[in-house]
Amino acid sequence: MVTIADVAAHAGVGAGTVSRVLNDSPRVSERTRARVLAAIEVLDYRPNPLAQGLSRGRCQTLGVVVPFFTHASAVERLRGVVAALDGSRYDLVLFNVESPVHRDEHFATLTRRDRADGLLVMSLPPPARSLARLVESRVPIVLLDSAGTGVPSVVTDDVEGGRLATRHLIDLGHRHIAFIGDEPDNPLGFTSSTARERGYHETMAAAGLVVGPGDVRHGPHVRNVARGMAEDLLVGDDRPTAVFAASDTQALGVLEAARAAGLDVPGDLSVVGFDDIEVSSYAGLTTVRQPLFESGRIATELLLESLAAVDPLGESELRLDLELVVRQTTAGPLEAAA
Amino acid sequence: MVTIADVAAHAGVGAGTVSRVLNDSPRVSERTRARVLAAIEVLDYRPNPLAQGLSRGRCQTLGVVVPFFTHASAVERLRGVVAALDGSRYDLVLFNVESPVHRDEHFATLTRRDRADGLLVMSLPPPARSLARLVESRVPIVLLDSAGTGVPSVVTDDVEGGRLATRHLIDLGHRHIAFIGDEPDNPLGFTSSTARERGYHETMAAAGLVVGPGDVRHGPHVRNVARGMAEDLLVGDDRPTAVFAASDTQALGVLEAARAAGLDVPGDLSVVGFDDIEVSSYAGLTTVRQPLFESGRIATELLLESLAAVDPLGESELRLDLELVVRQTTAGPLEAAA
DNA sequence: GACGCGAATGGAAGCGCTTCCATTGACAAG
DNA sequence: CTTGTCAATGGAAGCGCTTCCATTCGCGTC
Repeated sequence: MVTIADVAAHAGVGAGTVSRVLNDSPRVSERTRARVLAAIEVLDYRPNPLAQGLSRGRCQTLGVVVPFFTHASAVERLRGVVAALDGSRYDLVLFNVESPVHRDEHFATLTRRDRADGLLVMSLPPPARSLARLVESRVPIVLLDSAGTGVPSVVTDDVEGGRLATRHLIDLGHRHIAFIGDEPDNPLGFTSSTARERGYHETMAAAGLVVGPGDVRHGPHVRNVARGMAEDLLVGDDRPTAVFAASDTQALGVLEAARAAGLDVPGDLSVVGFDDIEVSSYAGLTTVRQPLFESGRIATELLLESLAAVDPLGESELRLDLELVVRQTTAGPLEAAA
Repeated sequence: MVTIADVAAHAGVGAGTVSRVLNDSPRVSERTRARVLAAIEVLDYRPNPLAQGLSRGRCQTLGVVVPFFTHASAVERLRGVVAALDGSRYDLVLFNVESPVHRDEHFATLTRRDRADGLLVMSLPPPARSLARLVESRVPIVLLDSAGTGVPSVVTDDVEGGRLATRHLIDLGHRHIAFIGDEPDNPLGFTSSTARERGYHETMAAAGLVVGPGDVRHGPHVRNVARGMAEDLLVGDDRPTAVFAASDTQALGVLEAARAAGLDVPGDLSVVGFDDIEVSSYAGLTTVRQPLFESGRIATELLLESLAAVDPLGESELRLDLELVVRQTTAGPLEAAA
């Protein structure tokens, strides 16, 4: 293994000078720089990142804490992260979270610059204590799709999204609109589904519409579960004429249930999702689009900025726009009169 | 920042002893061990991974080289990787590859244990020279979904998969069967599409069926592109009655094209995909299933094994089974006689 | 011609850990 | 009582880099 000493010897200079060349220090003469670069070339030398990290107290690594692939949207966001990181000198380390234990473990170790120089936390509200420790440790951090005190975050207005979806259905003439989403008190504390549900309730109330006791269903964020809930929802004569699902994944489950029940979409049932993940356009799903890829890119750029600054960025909130994308799963309810 | 020296001082022992406790060395008395553990607890000490890595010459990190999310299947495989890594002490670093330059850069730096202790290369045949250097450098490496000399690999028989799909269509009575897949000479050298195509050609020939000049289309691995190619393919009276797409992503594009052309699936057109990605069950797509998640898990376990061994594992090939999953996009062609 | 200044550079210290080697002390054997 | 052995332990060296400090050297200035 070629070390900096080998390069120094080969170039006839000191190790310090090689280091200066490596780090683009101006305090090296052109002649010397050229000689060192030549030696590096000849020996095919590459600095040991661990040694650099230990010495500098940084490790050229960005940690991404993500409830991995549980939501299809996370993948799309990750693509944005990767895109933003491309060309930077940072490696990307993935910290998968599937349980609170997982999460707390990671947050506990990640308070140190030797593990990651910066942290991107995706869709996961850090517990207050963890967050406080992270802020105190001065590791730059950006929250994506969740909010927290003292740190920058990139979010969308989920409540407003819920309103958009619900209003769309009401405008089409629906009166009996159901909601399918995540458990409000899920172990990892995801809040977006609940916020979207709030928008739904608000809008229903504002329109003077009743949300019956069976009209709201909660379950784990999985297509099959949503399908089961929808099948249950769609039996009987007083079944809803429209369903707002808190995510496209769940909306697809609703579509499956409708298909299984022999209901025509959008003839017998309208369905609105949320996110606009990749398959939604294939499924022709009407949905509330949030810029997933963009959000990953923007959050990462924010993090890189924070990394370059002397102090970590303070609290701020960047709110990305939502947009209703009308496709083929929504239409007016069949007129009983007709 | 708490260091090993702080712990040693607090416990009234030497740094070496603390290190021995950390690394579960048997050469520490129970009493001392207890005292050290107590000090660690009190001070909330966590070893600096960079320092450990530098000292040990390993970095507790696994590199995954992956053409990132270009194929939906890569995500599914990654899930398997993450699952296998969960509970191990290894971090996962993602090396995204989107161009040959990318790829060669990564392979060049990854020949060293200080960057990653082991390497999982996904769906990407390493250039012979890169691979030779990697083998020589003795960094444990496992190829997933590609093969190479001197290293273990986890693969499926893509040719056989192509045969399975094609035979299924022939058995249903189809005579005019088209193929849609990737460019044979794509920049990153992906071979699976081409292998699947070979199985298609073989089976067609064996059945005495003709593959017309316009019956095979190639294009980038993107749904919209596949859709465009399929739209082109499906005009005219002599259009095929069935299409075998080299991946589910492309098969979905074919389904879209059929829908746009007003063709009933499977009435007017049968479609078979490959992979069985998550959405395929939603789409009711008949496909050749390969165990994506499993493949990621198995390859990772193999890599962990290689890491634990004294020498990296030599050449071997683990072939995973394929399975035809018949759903709703295939049926016999409409009888002209009927 | 002596002096001062700044640019260029060599080299040592230090980052936090592991590991090897030397030391200590307890205990068994003679 | 002496010697040898072995377990337990302290501490220094070393991993490969960065950075600070001291040194050297060239050159302009008075």
